[in-house]
Amino acid sequence: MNTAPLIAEIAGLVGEPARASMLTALLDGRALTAGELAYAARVTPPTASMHLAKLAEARLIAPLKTGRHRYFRLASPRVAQMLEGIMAVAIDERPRYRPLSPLARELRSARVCYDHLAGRLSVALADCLARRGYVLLDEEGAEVTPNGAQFLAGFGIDLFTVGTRRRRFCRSCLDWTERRPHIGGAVGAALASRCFELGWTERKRDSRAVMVTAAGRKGFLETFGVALDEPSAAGPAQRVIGSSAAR
Amino acid sequence: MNTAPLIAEIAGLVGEPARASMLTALLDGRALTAGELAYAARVTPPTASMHLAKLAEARLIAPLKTGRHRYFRLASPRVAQMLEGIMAVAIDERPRYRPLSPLARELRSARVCYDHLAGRLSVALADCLARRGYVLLDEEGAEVTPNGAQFLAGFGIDLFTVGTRRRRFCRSCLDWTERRPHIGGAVGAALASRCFELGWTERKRDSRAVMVTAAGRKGFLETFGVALDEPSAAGPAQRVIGSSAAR
DNA sequence: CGAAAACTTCCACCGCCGCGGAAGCGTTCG
DNA sequence: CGAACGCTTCCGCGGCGGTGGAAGTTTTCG
Repeated sequence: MNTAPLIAEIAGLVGEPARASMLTALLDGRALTAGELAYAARVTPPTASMHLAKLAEARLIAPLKTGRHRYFRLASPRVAQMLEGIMAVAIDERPRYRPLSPLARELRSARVCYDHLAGRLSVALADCLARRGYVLLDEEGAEVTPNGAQFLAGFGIDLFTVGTRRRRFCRSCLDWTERRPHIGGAVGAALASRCFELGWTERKRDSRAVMVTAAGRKGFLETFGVALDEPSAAGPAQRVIGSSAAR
Repeated sequence: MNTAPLIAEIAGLVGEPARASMLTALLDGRALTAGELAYAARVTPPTASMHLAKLAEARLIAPLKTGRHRYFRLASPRVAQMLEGIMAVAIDERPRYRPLSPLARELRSARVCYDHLAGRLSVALADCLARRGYVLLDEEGAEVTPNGAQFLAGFGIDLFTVGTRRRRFCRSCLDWTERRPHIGGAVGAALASRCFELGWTERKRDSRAVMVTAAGRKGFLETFGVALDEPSAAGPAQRVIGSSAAR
């Protein structure tokens, strides 16, 4: 009945730097060992163990014991969405980030957000789909149009197998670097999955960053009209996204 | 670049029982005075003042000074959505509430959630709209169909004035008592607003609870086919929602 | 103009919790 | 079978921060 203690309990768990670091590290959807999470949070194994026990107790993360390792992953997409929601508030009305570290550039360019793509790449894809009338998108929600369903089918995504009960739904997810909505939910997850399947994108080790392969650069341009500048030399492209577009 | 500290800062602010109580008290969208919030959080004015200063500093709440009172309201709908998201995680995989206090019954029956309706009433409305094909609804999102837009226009809601840029979007909001999605976002806000305008619902003083008037009981039945049992005697209705439907 | 009300600032108290070292337990190797 | 590894439990330390009392500031009312 009284909801405040429930909210305080969850938020209190997240509101601790070490635990927040662990949850953030798990935001890419992968399962990490207790040791890796301890390293990510910059604490010793005993401290990490205590934090992990608390997070697991509250069902924010799910343990997965394998041999002498203990893996942890986010308990559910809902937890990832909650973290997104907190992040959306955190970046609201806040001065823009001034420095751009090399690692931050990578993350800003393309990364994974639990199960879907985020960063410039994802926003560009969302823009393309919206421009062509394949999805309707704003900060409140997103919807795949009939034309969009056909287009996605051609790309290898069957919307009827994505959502078990309903079709056509995707979730609008506020990108915390671009501050603009992109496509999440089941459709976003399927889109990301298909990109990895096609070899267009590859996960970077121990990071949420995503690298676009040469095939991906070609594919994103031909299929979505999205041009990404290469790290070395940026060719003359129609719509260049990347570090050179930063202001 | 490193997002964990940002998340931890916001979550840490929310993760304090007194502050969580204040934010929860503001979840009905109204502005409350510092004294009222102190009472809601069960702390003395000095303590409340400190908490409010921190929440305002982080832009979670917005101060509104009027005479010798200082009013506070949630800074933005985004904050309300964040709290919803935390609540959705908090009630996830948790044993059902066993006791049902009289006040909890009222809240469960009908209440406001920032700017839209929540509780049994809202879920029943959402069910009606979904059953008639006026909206498509699941946990990821919601969409108003053309038929739905026409129906809502007849009810006095012009979707083109609701959303400034886009139309047809509403947000799916997980109800924390019913554990089912209902209609939020701009459409949900307009729906709630129209119910109050018609005199179908009335806010209870100093509570998020909403009372359905006699006119409302008639209107909800005729327009939406939703029958609400009266507090005193429940008549034979087609679809009874309320305490008697609890199991 | 003086008193009351609403809120804030200052201050000292203290309890909670994050922390790491040491030791214990289970697993996986050579 | 013993040693190394990964993780947990136990323990005492230390500090951050929530707390209310007292006093100060601003506004309203008689």
